[in-house]
Amino acid sequence: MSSSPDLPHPERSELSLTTVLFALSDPERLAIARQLVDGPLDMAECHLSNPDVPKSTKSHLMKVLRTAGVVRNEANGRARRLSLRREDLDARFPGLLDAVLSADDPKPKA
Amino acid sequence: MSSSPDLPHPERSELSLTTVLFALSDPERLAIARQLVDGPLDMAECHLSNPDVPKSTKSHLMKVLRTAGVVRNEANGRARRLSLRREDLDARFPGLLDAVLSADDPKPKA
DNA sequence: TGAAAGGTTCGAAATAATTCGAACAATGGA
DNA sequence: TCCATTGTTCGAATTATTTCGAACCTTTCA
Repeated sequence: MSSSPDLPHPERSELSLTTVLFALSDPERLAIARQLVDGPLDMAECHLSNPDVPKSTKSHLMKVLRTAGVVRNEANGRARRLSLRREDLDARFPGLLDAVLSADDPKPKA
Repeated sequence: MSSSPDLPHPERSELSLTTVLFALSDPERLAIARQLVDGPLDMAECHLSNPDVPKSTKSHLMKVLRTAGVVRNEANGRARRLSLRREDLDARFPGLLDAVLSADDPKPKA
């Protein structure tokens, strides 16, 4: 049987502030993080502002979030379950996630 | 006479979350912001981790912080006075600056 | 006035990040 | 078993960011 590949995730102690800030500094990635505040979603349920973006691009956005430690990406059948690493982020950078997620951003970067 | 150029600064209402996050996502720029928490400094008093970086590079780092609205850059004699735009940032993105500045970051991005 | 101090801007080169098609892999059903 | 679903990864092209020297601008002070 074997199973879907386990992707690498940084440990809590390895999280880097600047790397997390960078991951969240893209409007599309920030929007993804926001979609996960109410609980995990399968990748297909996470929407981008442009629905026509190829899956490889979407996968790359997820990778930036995952390697920064913002999001966890686990196999879930043939899908992928995305979840916010809220506990790790709160422990490592208290108040940061709340501030970022609760901020309103009428004029995004790009 | 005339006077030193007044550089453009975004208004409070124009501040963009992702742009601010991007500005702070670089270790050198984050370090500069941290040097300003206790009050304004002249540019020459803001130190980079590498003291040999050319002034044009340093000026560019400041520009990214300024155009993001993180820092104010005003003429001060022949020098430039840098200050954190704490009030604007706090008003626009409550808790964000505190979270970023108080976080410890043992493993910087680059 | 002349020149040094302290910075900004411009342009070009080097680096880094993003985008996306194609190839590949595992899962779940028919 | 076969094949559609749901992704990841690789490589190449595009685009964005960074770096830095050179030119330039004010201010200060001798």
